[in-house]
Amino acid sequence: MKRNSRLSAVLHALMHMAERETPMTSDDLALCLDTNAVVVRRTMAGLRDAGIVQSGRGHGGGWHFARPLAEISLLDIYNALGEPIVFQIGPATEMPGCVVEQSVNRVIGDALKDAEAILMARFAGTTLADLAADFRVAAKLCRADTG
Amino acid sequence: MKRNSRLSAVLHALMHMAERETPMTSDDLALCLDTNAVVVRRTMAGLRDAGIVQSGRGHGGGWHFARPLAEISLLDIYNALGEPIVFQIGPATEMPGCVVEQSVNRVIGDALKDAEAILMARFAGTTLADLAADFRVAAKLCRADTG
DNA sequence: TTTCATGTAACAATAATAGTTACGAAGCGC
DNA sequence: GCGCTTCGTAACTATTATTGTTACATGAAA
Repeated sequence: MKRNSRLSAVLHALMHMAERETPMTSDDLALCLDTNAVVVRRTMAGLRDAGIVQSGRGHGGGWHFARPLAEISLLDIYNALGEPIVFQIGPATEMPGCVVEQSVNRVIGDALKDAEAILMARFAGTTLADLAADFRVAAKLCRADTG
Repeated sequence: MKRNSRLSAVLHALMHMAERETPMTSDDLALCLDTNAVVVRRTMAGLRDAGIVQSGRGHGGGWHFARPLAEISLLDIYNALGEPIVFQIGPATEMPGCVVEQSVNRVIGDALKDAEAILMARFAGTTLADLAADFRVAAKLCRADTG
């Protein structure tokens, strides 16, 4: 199966938006993400519905943030994307009749649930402002490296 | 995409084996797992190569453990299965040229890596004996419930 | 009113998992 | 040795989720 890259992709898009003053069109972002404008709109639609970004049509239109970067957590983004399945590994049957399988599912399920909770806490504690800061440090180091 | 259920499936199979004295054939296990004998062999092959189980052909053949349940961790099983991808979510590009994307990948990748480490530690600390004990407690409760 | 841009449905392409068929090789019992 | 059982494996199909593409409608600015 292909892995779900929507979270990474949308964060990539948002970081490009964060580096600009004016709205970016879906075509602009598609170019950055090396994908299609329709894919961009499809993904960003969730964020728009969640009130994280806003879109405008026509001349001068495009995507912009609806609130400050520091007030948008990665968890907000994740939720806005429809809380995609985190784990690729999982049970064979959701509600097994076999008692042995129920037991296995419980043990594995608990372990996955705990790991997911930790991941979500990490997402909740990271804002887009943090991401942008991380990027600016890296960019500075990069410039120092090459210059 | 379908989720990877090999870990759950193989644990289910092993727990059935743990409840028996004699080897179980791939057909037996396929019946338990509601799947195909070939799928069972394909999955168990990794465990055999890792020295966790042994297989015998012909009359009286089938699958049996190569060492005590208490000496087999879930991590051993996971590794024997070829360390399948844990997360369904992941980066769009493994080695992006875009510095913004690199930054995003680093932040998300670190979060996933930490969550994965915790999951692996949990797997390492759980043996098949633990799983079997958990099952026996559940089975006892179940009997008390119905009887 | 023309152009730009989003909104969305429908369809195609891609990729991973799981299931199936077919055949070969090895082991046990008679 | 013969036949039955059972694993070993390759090749193919089926299913499903993600992603990409095409097409067309809608709305806003110049």
